[in-house]
Amino acid sequence: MLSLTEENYLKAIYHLSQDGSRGVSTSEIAEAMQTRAASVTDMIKKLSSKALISYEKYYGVQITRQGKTDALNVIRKHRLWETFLVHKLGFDWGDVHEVAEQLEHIQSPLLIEKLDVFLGHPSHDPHGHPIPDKHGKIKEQKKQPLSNIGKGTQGKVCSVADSSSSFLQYLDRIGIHIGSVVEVQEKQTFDGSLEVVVDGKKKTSLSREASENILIGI
Amino acid sequence: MLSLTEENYLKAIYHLSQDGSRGVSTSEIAEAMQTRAASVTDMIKKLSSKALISYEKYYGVQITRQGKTDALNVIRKHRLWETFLVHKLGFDWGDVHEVAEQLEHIQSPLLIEKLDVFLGHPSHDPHGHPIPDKHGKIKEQKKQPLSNIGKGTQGKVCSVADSSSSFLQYLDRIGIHIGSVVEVQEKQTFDGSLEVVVDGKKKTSLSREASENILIGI
DNA sequence: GAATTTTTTTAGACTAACCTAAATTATTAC
DNA sequence: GTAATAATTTAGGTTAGTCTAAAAAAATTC
Repeated sequence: MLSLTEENYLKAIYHLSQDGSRGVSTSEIAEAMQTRAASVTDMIKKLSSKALISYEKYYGVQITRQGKTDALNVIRKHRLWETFLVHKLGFDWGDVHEVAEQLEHIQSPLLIEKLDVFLGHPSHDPHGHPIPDKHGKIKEQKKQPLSNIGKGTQGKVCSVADSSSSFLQYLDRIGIHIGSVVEVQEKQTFDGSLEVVVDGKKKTSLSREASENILIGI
Repeated sequence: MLSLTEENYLKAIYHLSQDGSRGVSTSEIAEAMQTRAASVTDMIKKLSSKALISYEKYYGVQITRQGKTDALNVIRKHRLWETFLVHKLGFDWGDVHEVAEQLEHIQSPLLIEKLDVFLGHPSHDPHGHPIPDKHGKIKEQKKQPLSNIGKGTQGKVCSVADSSSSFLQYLDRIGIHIGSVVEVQEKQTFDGSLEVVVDGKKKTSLSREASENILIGI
């Protein structure tokens, strides 16, 4: 069985190997885990000896099939707990991440089975992220950042690329949530900021950075 | 903040200081924690330096006011989670202990607040044990073991003194649960076993040991 | 392509929580 | 009250996960 720390490293490596098809570097992992490169090297050796990643000195790591399965199991738990916190306990979507970071490490397959049933087998968490099924299968939805869509077009918000509470609270304030219909009215060339209309009512301007983190279903 | 291990020691010391008003000995704690006396001595020093217990070398420990508060907070979380597992997720009452042992260490006062509301501020867990409120106050119910009540009398089961899955599954099989009305028909002098009628229907015999672990409200 | 900079690894040390074995203190037996 | 026994503490060691500083390798610059 994996330790809490091993699970966290594996999850980070999984996420990092999603964006960028190259091997994941020691320093990337150190950055993601808020730790030192030397500590990462130690853990890399450990996960490598357990065949969860493959590793060639000085050339970064690749996650193995088994590593991916284990990482997806942790991600499944994380997202099911986030769904529970928002839909059953009434948490705000910006306040669930840290608590779910703890809950995801509870070891009880029966608990997760029953939680999944209790929630009605949700396919996505409150941030629009897909929840892997118990075999690690993901229903991946096609999506693109709001920053990509053209002036005059509209789309439905289906996910966010940043789950930080500050970003999500900002979205709350401007009335954007999963399912909102957003129409791009203006696009500034010099800074990439947008003028958008949310749900046919509220007009707001969005920075390029914000619009890159709002994902539109295709 | 307390570590997971510190919380577990503190909880064990709290429980041990409930039965028996004497100080709690190193070996009692070692037995309860399934560890060695030398390890207990180490932890005693640590908890003592944090003023959660008071400790005189070779003479056992006493829990302090702060220690009691912290222990009761862990116990509150444990019992709220057990209630959640049984009443919301449909767990059997015998299957919740180990999972709750993990869940009780999640650090989030907001989560416990919201869980308490979601469950409707329950006063007792599925084993009939009182749930301390957020200030550590307990509604202690008067109760006595079934083994104490006289022949011909009856009483209502309000709690169990043993929460092991084997005992609880046994109670399930013989139809005894919290709220059952049990009437003592016979009492064997030589081994203390009882003949009882459960809810006016089922007649069963109970060993002395079993009857000592079934608690009747007064 | 040699020199510098950056990244990664190694070496050695720290802490929390545990262990065994030995020493110490308390308790019990006579 | 002394001797034997039992409980407790101390001493010293282990493991997981972390760190800093130094060494080694790779990447970049000119």
